[in-house]
Amino acid sequence: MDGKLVLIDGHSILNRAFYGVPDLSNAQGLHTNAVYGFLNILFKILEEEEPEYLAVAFDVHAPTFRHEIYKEYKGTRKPMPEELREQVPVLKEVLAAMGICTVEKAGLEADDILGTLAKRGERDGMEVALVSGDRDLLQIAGEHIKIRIPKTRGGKTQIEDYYAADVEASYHVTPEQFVELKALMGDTSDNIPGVPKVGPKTAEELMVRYGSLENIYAHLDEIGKKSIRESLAANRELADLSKVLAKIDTKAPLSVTWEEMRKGDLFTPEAYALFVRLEFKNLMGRFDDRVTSAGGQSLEICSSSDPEEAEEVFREALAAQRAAFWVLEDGNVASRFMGTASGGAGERMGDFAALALSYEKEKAWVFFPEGALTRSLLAEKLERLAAGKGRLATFQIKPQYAYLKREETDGLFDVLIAAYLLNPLKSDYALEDIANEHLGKTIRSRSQLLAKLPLADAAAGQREALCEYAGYGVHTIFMGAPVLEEKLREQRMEALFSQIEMPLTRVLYDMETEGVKVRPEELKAYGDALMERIGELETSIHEKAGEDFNINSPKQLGEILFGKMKLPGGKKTKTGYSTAADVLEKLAPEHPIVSEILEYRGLAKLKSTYADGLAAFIGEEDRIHTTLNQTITATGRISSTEPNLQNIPMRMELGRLIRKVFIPREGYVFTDADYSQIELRVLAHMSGDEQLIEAYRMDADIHRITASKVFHTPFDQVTDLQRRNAKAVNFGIVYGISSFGLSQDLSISRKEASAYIEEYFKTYPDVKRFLDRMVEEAKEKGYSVTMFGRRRPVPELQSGNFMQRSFGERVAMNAPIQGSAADIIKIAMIRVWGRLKKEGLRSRLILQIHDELLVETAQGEEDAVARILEEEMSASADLAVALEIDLHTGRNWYEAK
DNA sequence: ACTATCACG
DNA sequence: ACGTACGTGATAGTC
Repeated sequence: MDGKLVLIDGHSILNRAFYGVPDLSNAQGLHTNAVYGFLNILFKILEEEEPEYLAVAFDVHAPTFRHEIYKEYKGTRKPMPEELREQVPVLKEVLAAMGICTVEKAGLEADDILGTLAKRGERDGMEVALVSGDRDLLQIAGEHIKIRIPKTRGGKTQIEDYYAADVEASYHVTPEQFVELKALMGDTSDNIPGVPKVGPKTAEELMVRYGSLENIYAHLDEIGKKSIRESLAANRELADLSKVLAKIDTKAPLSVTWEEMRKGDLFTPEAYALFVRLEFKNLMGRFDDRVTSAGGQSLEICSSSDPEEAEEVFREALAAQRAAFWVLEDGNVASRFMGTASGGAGERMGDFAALALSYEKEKAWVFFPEGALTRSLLAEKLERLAAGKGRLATFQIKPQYAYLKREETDGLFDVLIAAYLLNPLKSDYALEDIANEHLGKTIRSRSQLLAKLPLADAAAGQREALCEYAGYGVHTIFMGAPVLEEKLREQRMEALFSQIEMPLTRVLYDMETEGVKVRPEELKAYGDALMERIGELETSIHEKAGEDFNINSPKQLGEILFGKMKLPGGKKTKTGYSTAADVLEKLAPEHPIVSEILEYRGLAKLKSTYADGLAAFIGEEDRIHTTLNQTITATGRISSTEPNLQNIPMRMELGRLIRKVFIPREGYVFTDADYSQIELRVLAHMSGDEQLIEAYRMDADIHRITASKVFHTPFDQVTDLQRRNAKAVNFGIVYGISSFGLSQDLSISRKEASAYIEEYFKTYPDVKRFLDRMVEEAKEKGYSVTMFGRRRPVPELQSGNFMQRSFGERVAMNAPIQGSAADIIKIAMIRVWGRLKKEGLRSRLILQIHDELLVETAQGEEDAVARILEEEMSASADLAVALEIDLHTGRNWYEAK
């Protein structure tokens, strides 16, 4: 028999993959990094070898023969981390789904199985490749047996290959001698004791000179080094035992046949379903369409561009109890207001590629706007449908408000929002993930069906694929909505969903559409001024360094400062020297070049991110339209992108000046209102700490009061330093306090930091109890909960890793606080937005910055807007302490803040 | 695609 | 003994 055989050491490769691939987990919180890494190695090997036969060997996790006889040396192997242990059955499941033969047998180690099969294969005339992370296997290497040892370096997997000759070249012993080499030197990871005092070097020397254990002992008196000679003499038994331990059994009794190991098609439907569940998106491309197509299910997808048919279908949808729609469109808010597209200012419809509709289980409609069926005709029908009484589900409703013309969200159900609330930790919520996770169904993803093709191009050239994407998508929405709704109910998040998140989608749509006006010339002037100073600094820095280099490159900068100029400050990051601001600030007083670098950094940041960065987003009427994301953060906050308008400089004056370019439109002013320490107030409320509540009732500087209590100093004698420290502790509490973190922040010792924290907890004992309870409950339930029922899973609390678990504890303390504050301001936004509408004002909410709302206020409406902000923001939650608002008006954002 | 850095709350 | 503050997004450089 000839052919090729690939044998894989299951645990060993899984182990390698676990430590080589960064932590991954799927939506259910199952860790998947090791399985993923294993598959990558497997596929790489299979591509190279193209074997006819394939098997994976596993140890059975029971005391095995060879270890049984030398128990004393057990225990040097670390226990398998839980995150890895749970992946072993998953790997076996994956291998079974791919039809790959796995071999394991009680009483045998994987080594013995591999050794036996390799030798059998060679005897039967096969070329054998044996893959393991373990060098033990080198004793099996032969003329036709290649041992392959994968090494992961910086994400890349490289494989070292050893035939018998390569073993000899590397170790100067034959594979057979390798056993005795190992017996001499020992191997802690494999519980082989070896001969004391004999390490790899000595062992190799001895084996090269004498050829065998037997011969070494025959010539013991020739050995020069006294300590080695004596150790050998005294440990003959140990050496022999080590040999038994190291020797791999190549004649183990195994009944598995070559036929069972024959490799078939790995990419089976079962494997596909499993990969979907494990979220191995990068591996999905390996499957044929035949496997991945949702075929076999009974969904009928009808596409049409016929107005009469559309009319009929929409009429039926309107009459149905519930329906799902999905407008397929690329692009973001900004794209509606950018470029040279015709059409005036204000709202404008995008160029959607298709409109999908579903109102019954087994059918989906996909309408393409073309010919007589124009976009506006379709949009009109959708608007009519949305105005109806039926319940309507969709995916990502926010951009689709452009077609709905409706402000009430009762009866509307966005499956994207629902999926986010059910698990806010995911990085994306594509419909295929929702289908998989909530319906247990597999549908093909956009990238599988359309690659990177824009929807408009797909509508022109890939009609069939687009139909499947849209049809199964809308079907998933239709089928998924009730499932998600039920899950929200089970988890008591229905009110959070329908009273906060759904209404907020509409508010955010308006805010994005409104945008915020800037002064392009001012922005340009600001950038030019920066550029001038940046040029000066650059020249001076290069001069002082004695050479030109890229100051923006941390690598080059580190070389110059710490390599060439020998400034103190060793390595800090994995890639080299740290040049972060806190490191440089310590050096700045002594070294003028460092302060110049710090100034350069600051200015370069302002120039690239703000001056130039913002300019790129200016659209019609000099307005910038950010995207406000509702399904990104783990805690329930909103985030802002393209551009991010939630991180416009504030703390430093020079940066803060940028806010002068943000202005209200003609005839308007800005009103800016922010909550005063909302998170600390939430803490006071949630903890019920009487001292903290009382502190807030005093209506005085909270940090000063805290300093007074913590440092036992009369209120009016509190020093600035004491206040600063108290403030830092207050922040630390909200972040999930740790003495290390606080010490870093205040540049004090850990001990001092601990003392502060202890004093703080003595002052506010119920805060301590509250934080402990939050950790306790999160551990018990697996998630944290906010005042309004929002959940954040905290899987890190289950970790065996100290660092990860500590992180989990901090998260469990922070999430309820940050999350409740996020809930509260969301409520405020909905109420402010609603009041502005209801009172028929022209003023508009345009930005939210976590604890702050910015309203573009029509002149003459200043008082009304101020009243609305005050009332609604204060009343958005009923806390044990007042929710206080700071409110300012101004002709630009700088003045209003 | 990843890392380092830095802007905000 | 372990090695960190919580939550984000953009940019530039590097691989």
